[in-house]
Amino acid sequence: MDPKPQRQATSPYSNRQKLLDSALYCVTEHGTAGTTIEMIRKRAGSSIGSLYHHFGNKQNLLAALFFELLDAQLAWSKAALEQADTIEDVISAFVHGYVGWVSHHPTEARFLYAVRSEVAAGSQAELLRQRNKARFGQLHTLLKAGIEAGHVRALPKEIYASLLLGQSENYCRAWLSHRVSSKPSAHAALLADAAWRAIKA
Amino acid sequence: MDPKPQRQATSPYSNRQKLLDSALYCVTEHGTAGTTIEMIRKRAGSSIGSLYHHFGNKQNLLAALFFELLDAQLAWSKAALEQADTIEDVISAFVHGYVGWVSHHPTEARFLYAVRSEVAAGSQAELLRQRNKARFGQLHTLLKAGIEAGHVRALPKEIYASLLLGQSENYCRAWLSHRVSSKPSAHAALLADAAWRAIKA
Amino acid sequence: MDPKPQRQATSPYSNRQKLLDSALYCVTEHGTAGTTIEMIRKRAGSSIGSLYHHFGNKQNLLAALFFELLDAQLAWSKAALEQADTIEDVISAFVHGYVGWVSHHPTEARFLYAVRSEVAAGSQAELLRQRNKARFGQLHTLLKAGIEAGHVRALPKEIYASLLLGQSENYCRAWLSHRVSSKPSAHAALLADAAWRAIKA
Amino acid sequence: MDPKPQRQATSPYSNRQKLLDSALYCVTEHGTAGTTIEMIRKRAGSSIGSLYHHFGNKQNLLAALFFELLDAQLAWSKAALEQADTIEDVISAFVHGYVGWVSHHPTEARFLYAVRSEVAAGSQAELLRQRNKARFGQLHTLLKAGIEAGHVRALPKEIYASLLLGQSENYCRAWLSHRVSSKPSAHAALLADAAWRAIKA
DNA sequence: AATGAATGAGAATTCATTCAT
DNA sequence: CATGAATGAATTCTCATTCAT
Repeated sequence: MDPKPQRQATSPYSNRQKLLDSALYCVTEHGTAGTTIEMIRKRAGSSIGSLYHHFGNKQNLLAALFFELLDAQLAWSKAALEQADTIEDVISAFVHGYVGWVSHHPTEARFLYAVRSEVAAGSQAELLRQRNKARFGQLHTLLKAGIEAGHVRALPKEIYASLLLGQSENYCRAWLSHRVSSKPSAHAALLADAAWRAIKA
Repeated sequence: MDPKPQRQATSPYSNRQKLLDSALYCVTEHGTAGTTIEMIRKRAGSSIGSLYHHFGNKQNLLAALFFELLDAQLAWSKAALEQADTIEDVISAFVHGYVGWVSHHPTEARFLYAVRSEVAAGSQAELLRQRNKARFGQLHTLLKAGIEAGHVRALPKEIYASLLLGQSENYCRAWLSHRVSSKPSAHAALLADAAWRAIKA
Repeated sequence: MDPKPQRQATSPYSNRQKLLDSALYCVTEHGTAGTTIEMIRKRAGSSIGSLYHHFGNKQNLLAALFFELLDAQLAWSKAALEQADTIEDVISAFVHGYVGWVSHHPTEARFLYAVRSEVAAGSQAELLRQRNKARFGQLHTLLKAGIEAGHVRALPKEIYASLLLGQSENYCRAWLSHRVSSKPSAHAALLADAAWRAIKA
Repeated sequence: MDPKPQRQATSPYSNRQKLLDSALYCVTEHGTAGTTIEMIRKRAGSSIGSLYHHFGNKQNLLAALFFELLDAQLAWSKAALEQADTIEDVISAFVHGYVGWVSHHPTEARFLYAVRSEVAAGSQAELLRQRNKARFGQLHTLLKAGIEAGHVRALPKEIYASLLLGQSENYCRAWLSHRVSSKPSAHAALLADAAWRAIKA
């Protein structure tokens, strides 16, 4: 795959990437507040100077990683979403995508849950809002159509997200905290069904 | 109940209580990590020494407040739960209790969400586990009976909590983060209904 | 000995004495700097207020104990010293008294070594100087006579104390620090002999 | 020896070394407990951060200085010890080395006496034990030979160190505490003689 | 005499960030 | 791009001491 394998031998990936990887593990293990620049640097085998060269400050580093993972999470269910025809299928794809990604990337998911509130309160808040709009915008359009077609219950707009993903998010958090033992993906169909039951007419 | 009411009269509001109240507001405004001992002390009009005299350290103070609020939250729905006859009623009381308390005590709820993970990871983890068991133990017994009676779907045990409270929790968090504007209690009936739909046979 | 034994039953010894005993153990275990008022109070089963009522402050408490133990140490060898006739006997009694007391009261000895320098630098310095003078005054008189009689070498006055007790002190400290295992009293005769050899004509 | 002498020229006196020097004076003037990080930093003209960058914590700083001075003390008498032929000469070199170093480096000696017990009780205790073994190991071999040759009295092994250096240490401590006025080196010959008398056959 | 809540100066330590090399 | 020494504000926590009851 790599046309220059000899380069891999010396540095399989860049200093920048090593720092991101290190931050991922440090934050998931010790939380945002418990993670220090020194910890990230050490685990990455890099230097403080290098970290600041690439990211400017701690918040930027975490935000960069946050959005990188958010993109990865979205990409995961993209194919399934594009193939979905009916609203029921779309919702199912949404739920399967959500719990599937968390199940396959627990560390990354832990990071997203841990960092979200800080990104939402920080300088990148607007960027996050845009991503969320892009993510759920399409769904809202479909829901609207579904309501008009009589397939979906007409409910207060702001409640749909909770009815569709609340159960899944709750279960994912419980799994990541070791309060339950089965992977979220083991209950994907059940959770997708619950989402549909909650809003179907 | 109190054999020495005259003592209450002298200091209806102890230094200790002032510190707890102050911590509640500081944490909900600035988060756990953003709250400093100095902030808590200042707002309480107390001294650093007094804070340490009563609580030993910051974590203990937050944990003491956490469990105090947890008790208040439980007490809120106690009456309604005791009057509930059928499973459907119990679940409804549960959901109404949950969203009602959050709606009436947003500051306290914000505190509980903010501190929970730290308490769960700290030295008081076991105590929290016991409280949770006590809280959901009764419900699990009722669910079992409901399943046997054919009123409730037989599902993996670990998924019920998410199906019943996940939507409510998600909405409450969204409200506390100002992502939605209607109080959770405004949708209490809807959320209670959603909980029941999710598990009814 | 006690004409009122019934009083012993209620309080075998006074609060004041409990505090002194507690301080003795705390200091020998944790050092002067490592011992806190709270530790002393707790071990004594007493209160902070009581401690300050009896001793005024921490330094006074330690000084009071220091001088109490110093007196006990002196009393230990008093009888032997009074019976000694020749200088050799006096020196022997001195050394035997020193190592004997340390061997039988290691905790107390540890306390004296630990606290001496602070008392010597504190407000009670003069008092300590007087005690030392009283302790060694008699010996110096005898040495003078011994030199004139030709039994003792004429050496610089300031070196005698080191030649007589240096070896014993060194061994006692080594024993209290667990660097050697035999009690100082096991080598009392040897150390007394060494003291005499060091100064005899 | 140093391949980069030009670097030494730029800072003949590193920040690290300044901190060590400052600590030496602070501790000898105010004792271990009385010396604060702020005092050390101020006198060194350095910053708190720099101190922690180099030493991690206060104890490490003091331990680093302690072992540096211990090495200097050993180096002092090395030449004399290597030239000594007979046991008597070796003991004389030992005592002269000991009192000579203390006399010429009273500040450093005061530091060693002040810090020793803390190092012995701290995390570096094992390192100290090794140094002591290295220091006295050679002497013990020589004493054994002396005993077999009939030049030295056969005594309990653990008592020799006290008999040889106890008097000198006692006098050195007395001098450093201003209880006597003549430098230890003024009595070096006398103390060396006393050491030999104490153990010669 | 005894109690323990309250005080606050001061101590050690942390940690993001800067900057010269 | 990389390095790591240097910085210092901020934070948590300690502890002797006071004082009202």
